[in-house]
Amino acid sequence: MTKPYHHGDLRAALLSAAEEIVNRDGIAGLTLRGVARDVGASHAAPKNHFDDLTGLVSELAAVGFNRFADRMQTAAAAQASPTDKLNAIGRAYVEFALAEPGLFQLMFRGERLDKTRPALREAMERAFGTLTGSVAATHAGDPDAARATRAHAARAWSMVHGYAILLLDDRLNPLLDKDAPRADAMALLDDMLMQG
Amino acid sequence: MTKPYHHGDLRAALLSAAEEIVNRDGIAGLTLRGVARDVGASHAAPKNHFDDLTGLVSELAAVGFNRFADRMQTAAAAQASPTDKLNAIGRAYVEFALAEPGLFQLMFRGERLDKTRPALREAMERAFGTLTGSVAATHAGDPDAARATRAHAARAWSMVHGYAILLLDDRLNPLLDKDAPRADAMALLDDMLMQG
DNA sequence: AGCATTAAATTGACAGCGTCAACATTGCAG
DNA sequence: CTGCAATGTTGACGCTGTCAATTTAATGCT
Repeated sequence: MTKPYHHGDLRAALLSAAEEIVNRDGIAGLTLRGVARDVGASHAAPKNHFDDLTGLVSELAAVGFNRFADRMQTAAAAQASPTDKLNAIGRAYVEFALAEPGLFQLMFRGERLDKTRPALREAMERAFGTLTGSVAATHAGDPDAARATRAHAARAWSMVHGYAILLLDDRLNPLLDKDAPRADAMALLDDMLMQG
Repeated sequence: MTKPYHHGDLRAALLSAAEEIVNRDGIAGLTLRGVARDVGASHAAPKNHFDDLTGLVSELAAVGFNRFADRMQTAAAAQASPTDKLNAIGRAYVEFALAEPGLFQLMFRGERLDKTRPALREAMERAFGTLTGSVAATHAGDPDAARATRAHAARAWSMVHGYAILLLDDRLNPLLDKDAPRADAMALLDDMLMQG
């Protein structure tokens, strides 16, 4: 793969640098100029590949959602029953958030996301479709399946998402082992999935 | 109520203006200079009352969490059984988020919050204590109450919080009535609470 | 091959932002 | 009445996103 331009595949380099920054310094530390600096380009270089900051953030979110969907699908594939698949997806959801906290928060920071971008829209549909599809599979042949599935999907999704968000923001510490909150978090998640 | 200084009760005016801005323009639209402008003060005036942007945001979040706790407690007081109280708290949680979206999101935007500020810490404890206390009340006399309560609290909290967040970010639209998503949202929440 | 066109990247500028230091004004305590 | 502390203002600094103008490289056409 030769360099298609005199600097290299700048677009990929920018996305990669942005991901590193956001997972290291958080969303507040992610700036167009900083990303450009990290790859050795001029401050306005990103403009050619992403129009503006919203563009960069949205494309990075698309990368994140695709990886997110991959993780959930892989986790589900390792299980046999629909219920086990769904629980595995829930665990993968939280594990992804803990593994890539900056990226995860960026993916759900609506204000800087342009959801009409095809790459982002498709990646989101893939990720959320994986989750809602798995919920629907647990209701096969259920009477009043439509209504029950809708509520079940909203419940499962809201639960794992809220848990991930609250966890990343250190809001659940009162409920967790003071000495090893992060390690305890997955044990608590298992208890939660067991109950409901 | 005379003006205690030559401009008035600037601290309260700034907080009030900040709340209006954040609910109108979202978090991105909330700036120190903009708030100062809205109350007719110089751009550095907020420095005297809140040290910096983190200070202003944290104090505003404290106001929000106190109001949040009030709403949940009022809702719970109108119900008789522990289970009804808990469900009422869940509804109040989501209703608050929908009624004051900017403020709600600001309250959970960890990066600009100084949780060591006494006002914020106390307000958060009050709000979350209301919720977890209500969960504990539904487990009175339960065998293995401690473990069950912990998981139940995390589950209830995560669910309503995730639902509120996903709702505010228009992420649940695929599950909601296309013509009136916000109106349908509370109906779906009731279905969710019924199931769980 | 040589030339024109397009894509990619740079430079310089602008306004808005948070923050700090220096200064001015007001209220209050002694 | 006088000095001090609290409260506000002004001006500056570096950072940011964004835009316009310009330069450089790659590609396509004849």
